[in-house]
Amino acid sequence: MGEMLRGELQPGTWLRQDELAERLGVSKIPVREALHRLAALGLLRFELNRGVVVPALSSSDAEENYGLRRAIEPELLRRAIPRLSIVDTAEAELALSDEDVSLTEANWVFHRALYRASGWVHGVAIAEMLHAAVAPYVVLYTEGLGGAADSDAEHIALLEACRRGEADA
Amino acid sequence: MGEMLRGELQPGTWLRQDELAERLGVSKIPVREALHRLAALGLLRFELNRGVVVPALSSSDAEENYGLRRAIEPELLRRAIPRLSIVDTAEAELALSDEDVSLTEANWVFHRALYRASGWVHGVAIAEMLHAAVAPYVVLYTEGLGGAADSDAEHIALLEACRRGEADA
DNA sequence: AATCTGTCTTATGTCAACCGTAGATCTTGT
DNA sequence: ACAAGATCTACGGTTGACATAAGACAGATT
Repeated sequence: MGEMLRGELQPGTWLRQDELAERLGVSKIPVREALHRLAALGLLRFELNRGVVVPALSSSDAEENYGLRRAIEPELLRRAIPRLSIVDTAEAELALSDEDVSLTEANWVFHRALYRASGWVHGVAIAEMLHAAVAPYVVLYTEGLGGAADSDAEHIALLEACRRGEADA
Repeated sequence: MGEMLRGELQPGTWLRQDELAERLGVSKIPVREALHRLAALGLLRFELNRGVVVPALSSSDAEENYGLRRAIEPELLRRAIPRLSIVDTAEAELALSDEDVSLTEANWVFHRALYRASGWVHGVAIAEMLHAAVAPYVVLYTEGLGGAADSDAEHIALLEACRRGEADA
């Protein structure tokens, strides 16, 4: 389940329910309930008598996803800035230096740490869901691009701006 | 289930699963799966070994809900306007004259008809979920206010503006 | 009388075994 | 080689059972 929220599953993958049940050491009923929760968020899709599949994103889906994030996340950040504590910024900074996770995941953890200060838990949840839906593709597109240093510099600059309380992102 | 999406359930109501199962003529497992889907959308809340409850909205929740809708819905409308067909506007207009539903529901059906033209199905779904979460309260606040005529006039004006293709809402 | 406690009741959360259905795959006859 | 039918596999759902935990209630205690 955490795998899905991290977007680690390839689109098109079929999830076999009893295999999941065995792997998690529970029966299939709680597994199906969890899958239904994820399906409600659009992260999975049930197909009748065929099972659960990780949906592939069409280009228009990707465009919509980006557009929605562009509508929501600036508002989260705008609300977060006047509420940012030292702990929040430290947490965000910590995410950047975490070597144990992929660059894209660190990127998301960084932004989420900032967004959380907005106090809008549902808004952060929606942003997380939108992020999870595109995460596999982001990995595909950014890997091998080697823009890690640039990205890092941008993030540091964003952090500094947040600390100064600036509201333009 | 339609009752919940229409926001007809009082906050604080406890849903007994076997009663729902009996009423719908199925066993409790598909009932629980449906409830989990709604819980994932924030429309219901599972409490361990206590069951499912319609969550009450705090004032900060309401503020967040409003803020999120304010971030998303203008974008939906903005994208919808250049894509509006005659059918879309007719459908929206029809919603206003429907006497069989409450004023607040007609209001939502009206807006949703416009939003759908944006082509952003997830965005409309998110807006619908946000609407459903506050629907019971909207009913409480607007009933007995008697602003039906004003509301209608506003809607007609919005429709006319959409038909002219204006993008300011 | 008020309160604390232990039991009883109720409903949830989960499990196990089972069956019908419908794709997917394999077999078979031509 | 190919199409039609048989078989396999996994899902979706049912029934029945049981452990767990919260609420209700009655009895004991101060």
